[in-house]
Order: sequence, then structure tokens, then C-alpha cells
Amino acid sequence: MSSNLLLNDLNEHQSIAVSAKPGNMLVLAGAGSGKTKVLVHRIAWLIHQENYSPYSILAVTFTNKAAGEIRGRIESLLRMSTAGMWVGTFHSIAHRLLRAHYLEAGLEQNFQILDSEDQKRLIKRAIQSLNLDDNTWAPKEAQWFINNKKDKGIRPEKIATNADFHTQTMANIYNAYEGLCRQSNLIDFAEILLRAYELLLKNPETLQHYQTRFKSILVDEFQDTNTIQYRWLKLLAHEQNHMVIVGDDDQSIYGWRGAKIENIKKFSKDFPNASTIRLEQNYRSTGAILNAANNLICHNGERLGKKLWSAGATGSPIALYSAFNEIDEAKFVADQVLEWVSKGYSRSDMAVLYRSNMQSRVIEEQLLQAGITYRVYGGMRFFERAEIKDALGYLRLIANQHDDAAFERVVNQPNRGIGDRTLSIIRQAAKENFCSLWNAAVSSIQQNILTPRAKNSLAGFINMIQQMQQYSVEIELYEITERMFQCTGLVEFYSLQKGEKARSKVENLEELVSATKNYSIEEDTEATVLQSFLSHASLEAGETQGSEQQDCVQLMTLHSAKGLEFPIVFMVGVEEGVFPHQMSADEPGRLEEERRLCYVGMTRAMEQLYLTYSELRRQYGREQYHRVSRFVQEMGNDSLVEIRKKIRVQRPISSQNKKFPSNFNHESGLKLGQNVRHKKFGEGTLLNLEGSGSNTRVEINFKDFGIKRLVLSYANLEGFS
DNA sequence: CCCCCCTCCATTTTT
DNA sequence: TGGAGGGGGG
Repeated sequence: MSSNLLLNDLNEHQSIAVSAKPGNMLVLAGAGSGKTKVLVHRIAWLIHQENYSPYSILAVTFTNKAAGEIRGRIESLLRMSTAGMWVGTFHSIAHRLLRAHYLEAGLEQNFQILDSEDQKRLIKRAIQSLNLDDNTWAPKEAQWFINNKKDKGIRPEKIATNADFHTQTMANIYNAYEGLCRQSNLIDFAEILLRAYELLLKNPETLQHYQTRFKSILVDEFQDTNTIQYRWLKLLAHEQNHMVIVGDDDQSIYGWRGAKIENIKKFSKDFPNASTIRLEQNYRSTGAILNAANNLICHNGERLGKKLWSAGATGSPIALYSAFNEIDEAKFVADQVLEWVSKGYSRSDMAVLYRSNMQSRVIEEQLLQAGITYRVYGGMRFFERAEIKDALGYLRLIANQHDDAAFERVVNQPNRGIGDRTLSIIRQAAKENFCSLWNAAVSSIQQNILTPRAKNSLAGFINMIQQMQQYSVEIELYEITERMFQCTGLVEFYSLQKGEKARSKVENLEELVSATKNYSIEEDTEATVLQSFLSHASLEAGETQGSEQQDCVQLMTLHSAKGLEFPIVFMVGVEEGVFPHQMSADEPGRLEEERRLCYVGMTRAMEQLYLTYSELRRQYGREQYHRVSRFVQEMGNDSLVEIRKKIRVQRPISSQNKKFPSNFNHESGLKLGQNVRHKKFGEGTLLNLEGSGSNTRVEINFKDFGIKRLVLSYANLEGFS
């Protein structure tokens, strides 16, 4: 491949970035400026022009999707396999290091990954093991605390002993949780990064090996790196290698989960010889959209500075629609979709972007009513589904009996008579002997401290796992899975249940078998295929929906829209309190992140951007008036045009009125709002009446006792007026 | 031991 | 308003 070909369809700045002499480089790449293209071409350039071995390249991303895209584009550009190249997410690369150096990292060979749900369960156990109340000490909050500390590289012993009681207790929970993880040979997501960092920090020889191996380190979406990710990258840096970081401070929208926008500035400081290249030419959006986006983002202070421009047409102005209520807003979107479809656009050319997931409901209802197919992004992924996690739980126990998280999950799933009573005895034993639940279960069978029934069931369970474990070394992965389904009765359990839900669960389990059939081990480690598959399942949770729909409107949050583009974009709920969100509006820093989120949303649109807001919105069961978002005004009015529609939509009669029309007559002869007297509670007003005959229930607001629900036939009410 | 009802709560998400 | 989780009852 000639250098010409690699630089052929690049603009001046892209070309400079791609063909620069090897050295540290910061590429500030605006939205739609060909960031991935530069990354991919840079890698190709290093290989072809600078004679870098693919083996010496490390490319890091945040999502599997981005990593896959880089891989695919390199492969099609260079027509070579990327097998020797390290291209992956922070987590997958850190995991790869841990696999290769598990001893130095203080792990056992068969360590497995804990996803956030499992993590929460284990934290809950840690809380209980400290004899703390898990209502006062919410596992969710502790989980946040622990992950937050890990993201900053802080271990429990490093948390000041003179800290306040709350922090102290949290540190204790953190510590106890770490103990449980060690015992079960498990690591959570944050731990993968922290361990990999500590591995390199504590083993200079290993560090040196990778420093000399990776001659070029390329990082995508650098503005999203957190403290530990940055430190890890900095460790890998060396005089003899160089780093190319690509990012956009204006698109930093993950501050709330630890991303440090400052890392970009830190990079320039820590690598003073790094050159900076700006990619400002946008190939995606019309001039009108870019103009408004630029205007908006100028309201943020402390920017590195960047102004998107386009060589293309100005296009039509951004359309602003002021809806009467959220139903009207959704109807407007549906109407416009139909109009664009009639002009020849595909439904999949259009996306509806919203700030929070709950906003999708009304939109979905109206699209459904208009007969428009749609797809909602987000939600359960394949490997996160309960039935899949059950199956994986069994596979994990087969791979490692001391995996407490897996043990807890499947020991009584499907029900085999090992209830909470038995389990708490096992948990107690495990706690006292500092051993895994598995060992505790085995010894409590031997010691005869369980009821015969429980003992039997438990012994059966232990036996079953042991047997499957024995088989597992001889047979293929999919055979292990199929056999596991037979032995555990998991598929049978779901297929005996009725309904659409149960049917899809069985289908998912079958899908898991085909996933195991298709799986082939990616890299050579000492890990077994089973272990490797389990890691794969944890690190790559899979698609949201099993099968891609053909042609449908895309519904997603603004966050999940990052990196995507659509000819037509609807940004809905552009109101104060919704966007910017109420909870982010007060703090200047968080407001700026909301503004960046708005910027990200706008720059998704290629041809036409709609902004809609609703004057009246039903939220949390009450109606509230909203003003248009401050962001709209900040966009300036030279690229905006307001759309008006004549039809006004009335809200349907509220559900309460539907249930009880005004002429409602109950067989009891009682009327809502009527005064009644009760022997014990005295006088009150009848609020509600449900059911009939002996099942009739009443809700009464008593003067002295407040609202009570009673069964009418027992209440002996006396009506009066 | 399971199911139902009540209460409480309510951004954004990847790995 | 609606979903999830906890507690109580059958």
C-alpha cells in the first residue's frame, strides 16, 4: 500500500495527524470530524510507512463496539488480520494482562469476573457479615462508594482511620467485600483496572516488557478516561514509545461516573513534547446545525477551544416545536416521522433522543398508535437476562466451586428445597471458618447440622456440580452446557411455566447453547475454554435485542446516542427541569455537562434536527408546567425556526375517572365521598370502593386514624350524611 | 414457602 | 404514574 492511498481521502489536518513522525500526539477531534478514520489510518501508516510490527501496537477504547469497528476497518483497509494487534477496551486489555500474569497479580488461575449485579449481592453479604443492617447501609450506596474508591486507586486501608463514622463503616464494608472476593477468586469491573495498574506498578520487569513491546499506544475517547485508566496509561508510557490520544472535551458526558475531562490537559502537561492537532471540519451535519451547536457550546467556560465548520450546505433551520403536553409532543414526532417516510426516508434514518429513559413511554405509545415500527436502545442485554445468568451461574460453579456469587444464585434455582434457613446456616459456617459457601456446605453435610431434608437436597446439589465438573474436562463447551441443562432442570423449569415470557426464556437458553457452539477461544492462555467463555460473557454483555429489526425508528437516550448519526433527529423534552435535568441544574459543573450532552445530541443530526418541548408534562404522577430549556436560547435564533400546529390534544380522562364515573353506583349502596362511621375508628369519608360481594374493600379516610383499607363485610359501617 | 399488597422512589451507563 | 422491593399473610 502506498502512502498516497493512506492519505488520499483525508483533509489537511487529518493527513498531518496520520503521517506525523512517531511521537506523542493529542488529536482534538470534533463531532463528525473523522476521528475513527484518523485512528485507523494512523495505525495503518505506522505499520506501512514506519515499519511498526502489528505486535507493537496497542489501541484502547471504551466499548466493545468501538474496538470492533477499529478492528474491522483496519482489516478492510490493510486486508490483514489484526490478530497480533492489541485492540480492545480498557477492561478487556487489563483482563488480558491479568490472565497472562495472574500470579503476579495475586490471583488464582481460574479467577472470574463479577458483573455489577453479582457485585451488589456480594456487597450485601459483606454488609450482613459485619452484622450491619442492610437497610441503613444500602448495598447500592456501598457499591457506589467502593467502585468510586477503586476508580481512584484507593484501597480500604488507605482510607483515613480518622474519617467520620459513615466513611469508616463504608471502608469496613469495602474491606469485608474484598475478603469475600479473594475467597471466591472473583474480581469486579473496577478491580480489573485497578489490579492491572497495580500489577504493572509492582512488577517493574513486567512493566518494562510492555513498555518496550508497545511502541505505539492509541487511545480513543480520551475525555472519558478516569483516574486509574489515566495512571495505567501513564505507567505504560516510555521514552521509546509514544502515545496518540484522540478525544473531544466538548463531548465529555460521563463525569458522573468518574471520567476526568481534565485528563486531556494533564496529558499535555505530562507529555510536554506532545503535538496538538485539531480536527474541526465536520462531514456530518448541515451548516445550520453546526452553527447552533457552536453557539451553544460557547456558553461553557474552560474549553480547549474548537469550532466545527462544514464545506456543505447550510440546510434547513432547526425546527422547534412547542407542545401542549407530552402526548402532543409525541404525536408531533409520529406525524413528522410519517411525513418523512412519505418523502422516501427510511424509519431507520430517524432517531428520537431523550434525556431519561422514562420519556420513551409516551413516544412509544404514539408511534405504536401511528403504526410506526421502532426500536428502543438500552435495557437488558443478552448475558444479563435472569435465565442466562442462572445458566452462567452453573457454568461458573463448574469452573470454580468457590465462586460464592454463583453458588448463591443457583443453589436453589430451580427450587430444590434449599431455602433461606439452610442457606443462612451455610453462610454462618462460611463466615466462621473463613471459607467459601461451597466448603461450608460440604462440611455442614458432614457435621450433620442440617435437617435431613435439607441435607439431602444439598448433597444432591453438591454431587451434581461435582459430576458436571468431572465431565467438563472431557467434552466440548456446548456439550457441557447441554448436559448442565439436563442435570439442573433449568430449561424444564422454564418450559413448564406458561406465557410468552417463559417461552422467550427457553428460547434464550437455547440461544446460549448456540453461543457456546460458536465460541472459539481468542488468545492463548492457560485458561480452559469454559473459563474463557465465562470471561467473554462478562466483558461483552451482548446485544440488547436478540434480532435486529429491519426498518424502525431508533429511540434512545442522549447518552447512548454518542458516536452515532442519523439523517433526522428529534430531541424531545427540551425543557428546564428535564433537560437540563433538575438534579444537574444547580451546580455549574454539572450544568456544563448537560450542555455538552445537548451538544452531543445536536451533532448526531445530519440533515434535519427537531427540538420539542412540552409546556405541561405529567411526571411522577403529577402535572407540571415547564419553560423551554435555556439551551434553546443559547443556540441563538439565526438557525432556529418555530413550528406551529393547529391541533391541540386533550389529555385522556384520568384513570381514576375511568374507574369511577360520576354516576357510579355500587351494589352496597355506598357512594364515594360519603361519610361513614366505624365502631373502632369513628367517623370518616369513603374514598374508594373495590370488588363485589364479600370481597368488597373500602378505603376510608378517618378523622382520627387517617386512611385505612377495610373489608366491607367485616367493617360494619354505618352510613350517614 | 410463595404470593400479593403496600410503600417508596424516581438521571445518564459501560465494562 | 409505575416499577421494584420488602414485609406480611395465607
